[in-house]
Amino acid sequence: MDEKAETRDRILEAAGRRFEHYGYSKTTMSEIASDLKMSTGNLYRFYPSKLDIAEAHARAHECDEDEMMETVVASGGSAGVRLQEFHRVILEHTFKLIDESKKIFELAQAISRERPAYANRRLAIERVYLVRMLEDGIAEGLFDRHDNLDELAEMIQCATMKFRYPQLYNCFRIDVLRRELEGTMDLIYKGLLKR
Amino acid sequence: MDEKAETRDRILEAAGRRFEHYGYSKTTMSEIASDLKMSTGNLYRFYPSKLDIAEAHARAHECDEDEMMETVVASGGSAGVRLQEFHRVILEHTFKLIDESKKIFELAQAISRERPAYANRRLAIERVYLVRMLEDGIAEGLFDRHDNLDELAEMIQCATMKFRYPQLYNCFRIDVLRRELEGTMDLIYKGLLKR
DNA sequence: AAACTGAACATTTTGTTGATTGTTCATCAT
DNA sequence: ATGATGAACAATCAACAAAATGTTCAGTTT
Repeated sequence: MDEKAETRDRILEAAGRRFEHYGYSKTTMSEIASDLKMSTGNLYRFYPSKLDIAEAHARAHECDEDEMMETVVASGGSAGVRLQEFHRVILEHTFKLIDESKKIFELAQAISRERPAYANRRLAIERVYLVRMLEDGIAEGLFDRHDNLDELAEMIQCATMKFRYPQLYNCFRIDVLRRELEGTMDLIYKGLLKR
Repeated sequence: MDEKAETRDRILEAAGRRFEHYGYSKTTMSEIASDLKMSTGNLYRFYPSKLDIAEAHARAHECDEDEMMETVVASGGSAGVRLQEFHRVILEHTFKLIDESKKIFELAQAISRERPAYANRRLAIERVYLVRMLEDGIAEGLFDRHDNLDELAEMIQCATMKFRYPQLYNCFRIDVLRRELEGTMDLIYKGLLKR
């Protein structure tokens, strides 16, 4: 049964190459199949749909983002500084993605449109990092105590939505977004402080 | 020259009826014209384009919203309470608009897409109210001083974007939004407090 | 001269057709 | 029996033509 897992990987690789080169909509199942010298029908023995391949592709790249977030969270310094840095890094990352590769952006759009549950799961994972920083901040006596940290993290996500999906507001000027994020994070930061 | 202003009003009325009944895209210039027993060409002596009629229509309804905001801002109570109420009222208002009339929603979408300057002006007006409440809060010794209140108001708007354009996140569940807004406003409120 | 018209023009939308593509399944090969 | 195929099917897309619509303007009316 390891055979099967290997084929799944090969499909993922071939599809990934196509996705990144030509975008989601411009890569066809038959192209992926012929790259691997197999039939289109056979693909469906490994993935239930094209969208599932895309989701698997995104999952495969999650670790990069996770690592990025982990780096900031685990870095030294006060929880307050890390919290700001965390959001700054995410903004720069997503903006860079959009800017340098319309193809990956299209992929991301397709997934979050057709698979909202996936996007929600990603937010939930991000919240784990947020909660860790909040805990640290409370431990160091910087932030106020709070009985539900995941909920608090959720509210921080609400307040920073604008910077998470810059596309939605068709504001593609990173310098404007940077300034706005800084101001918004200042506000949130003060709201978290112990008094 | 009062003749002209009167015709402009009649056009606005006729267009308004159509917009609200059939939506922006489904009302044609020739329909508006024939409602008023005039030619299409004549409309252009009063408004440079269809979109300008729509904008004028929106402007005519601005006073309702302004009044709504004014009511909250001028109501008694602490600036903090009014600030929360202010956002709650806006959320309920926009959500109601979307919910009860797809037609008006389409109009709003068309304007903010084709006339981003108009949407920005609206935000600027809203900020005037925000600044007033911030000033009040500072005066009563509740909020911390701040050297640029308009900028601060801008940041509050950034943090509450999600509740201003609920459509963008295709979250149409008002109860979820209510809860999220409450939490977000709590956070912002604490961030404004004097320490 | 000023107000207005409606045909003309250019752009957008709509409808239609054929090709493409995601998906399934009867069939074949191992 | 299991793995794989590729023709068949349905849904979607692309391209083109036709219709509708926003806008302009020469010409008519007042």
